[in-house]
Amino acid sequence: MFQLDVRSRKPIYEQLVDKIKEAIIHKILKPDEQLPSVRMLSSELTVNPNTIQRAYRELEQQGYLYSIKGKGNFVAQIEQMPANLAFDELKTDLQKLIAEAIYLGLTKEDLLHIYQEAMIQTRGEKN
Amino acid sequence: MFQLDVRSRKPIYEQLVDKIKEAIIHKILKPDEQLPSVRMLSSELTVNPNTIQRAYRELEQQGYLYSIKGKGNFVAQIEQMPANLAFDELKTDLQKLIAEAIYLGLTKEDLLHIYQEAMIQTRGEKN
Amino acid sequence: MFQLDVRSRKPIYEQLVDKIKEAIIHKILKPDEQLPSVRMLSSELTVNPNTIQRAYRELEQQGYLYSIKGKGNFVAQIEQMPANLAFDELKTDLQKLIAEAIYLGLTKEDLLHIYQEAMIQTRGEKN
Amino acid sequence: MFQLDVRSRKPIYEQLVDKIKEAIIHKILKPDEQLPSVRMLSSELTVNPNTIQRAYRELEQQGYLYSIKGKGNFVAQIEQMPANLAFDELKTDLQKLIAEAIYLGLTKEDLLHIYQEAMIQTRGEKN
DNA sequence: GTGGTCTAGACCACA
DNA sequence: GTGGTCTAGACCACG
Repeated sequence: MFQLDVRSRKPIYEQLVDKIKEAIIHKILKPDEQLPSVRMLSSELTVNPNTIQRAYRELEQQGYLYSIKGKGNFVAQIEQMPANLAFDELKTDLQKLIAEAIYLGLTKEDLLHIYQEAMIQTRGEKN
Repeated sequence: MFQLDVRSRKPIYEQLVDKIKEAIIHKILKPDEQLPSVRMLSSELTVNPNTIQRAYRELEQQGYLYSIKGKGNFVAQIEQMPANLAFDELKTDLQKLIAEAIYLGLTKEDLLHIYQEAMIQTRGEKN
Repeated sequence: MFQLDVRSRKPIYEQLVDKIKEAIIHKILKPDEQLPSVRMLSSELTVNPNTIQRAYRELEQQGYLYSIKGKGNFVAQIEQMPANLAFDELKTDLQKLIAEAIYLGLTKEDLLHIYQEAMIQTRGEKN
Repeated sequence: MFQLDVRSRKPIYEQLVDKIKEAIIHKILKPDEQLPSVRMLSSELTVNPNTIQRAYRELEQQGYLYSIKGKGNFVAQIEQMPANLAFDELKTDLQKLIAEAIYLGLTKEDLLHIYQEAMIQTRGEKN
């Protein structure tokens, strides 16, 4: 379900956070959909349950998931997101990255192209 | 010369890499300009020489600096940069970041605004 | 009758305890008034009867309810409440919370304002 | 240094969070003061290092601490606190608690008395 | 069966 | 020496 690289310098739990976040953003995972249980995903990815838990906890704090003891973890609604603090931070990161890309030759057309691609991805599947 | 935040959770060597990269991108440091010696910068920032060394090494690997034994470290020409491996990677990162931002409500206008800002920064000082 | 949030990280039985306690404090439920039976409330809230049972048990222990076998659960008189053990504990909690709020910038005026609001709530409806 | 109750229903890491927060609020721990290292506190309290870590991480996220890899954990400045979201939540909690206390007989004088005590505590030692 | 906490102990990254 | 990550495996709380 999620491809991990155990050899990467990036922590496993962080890779998992990114992958799940991506799935939510791309609407592969829909609001209120249940995620695999900690134990299931743990054995599927051959990763310790604690590590999965940590990823889920992280995503909960960032507002992408909500967790119910005894029931499972679920995708949060966007509107419930604490947003805004994270959003401003994101914009700063974006500006730095774009400045660097411009230095390396990125044109306005390149950027608009990337934007279009991103738009398509976040539109999700029809259903 | 470079402002470091010892309280940040980002490692000092990484902060330094970012700051120098930024200075190069913003054309505060020009191609072939010499950087301060490890010792100098070390005492100026009151940071362990190893940490400075590591930052320079990192920047050299990324192609932003070149070093001449016995002379020092210098800003690389853009053309000398290890082609577009880094650039392609950057574009992938950019797309991920933009997708996330769109999910959190970023509009096309926001993006173009950020682009304009970045353009101004990378234009460098007149001289 | 009682609004529960299944998405909350607070256990359902605990939410129920809080809601009922609140209704008693705000005098929406009056002393000696009968509460809905476990079965009724269970089906109304679509919640496991065990969960309701547990909430009632908890409230009985805290002295907010009394239960008569074969008849049901009833709101206790304040005077019947297990004296001031709970009250002293509450005052300790209150002091901790207020100290934290002061640290974060709470003023005396803020506190008095909050007190006024709480007074209005506990006055109950006229009837 | 910090008194824990391993038999309590409240998780150890949470108890520790509360105790440390209290120490910071009461200015027993001053801004930029270093906290005991994870290992030290771990052996002192005979609690697993992971548990201590978790408490420190929690406090960092809440803005009470900052952590530097290779150096240690330190008390944050109040001004750097993300505040406000937490503060509003705190006020809601406070109102609920005060309403309950009023129901159990709390008077305005009681409250002002508690406020005075809290003020004294948060003033810290003179130095 | 689900998430949450905890221990014991290993290994890595940073300064 | 410091924090950070991870594993293996146990036990508890919730519904």
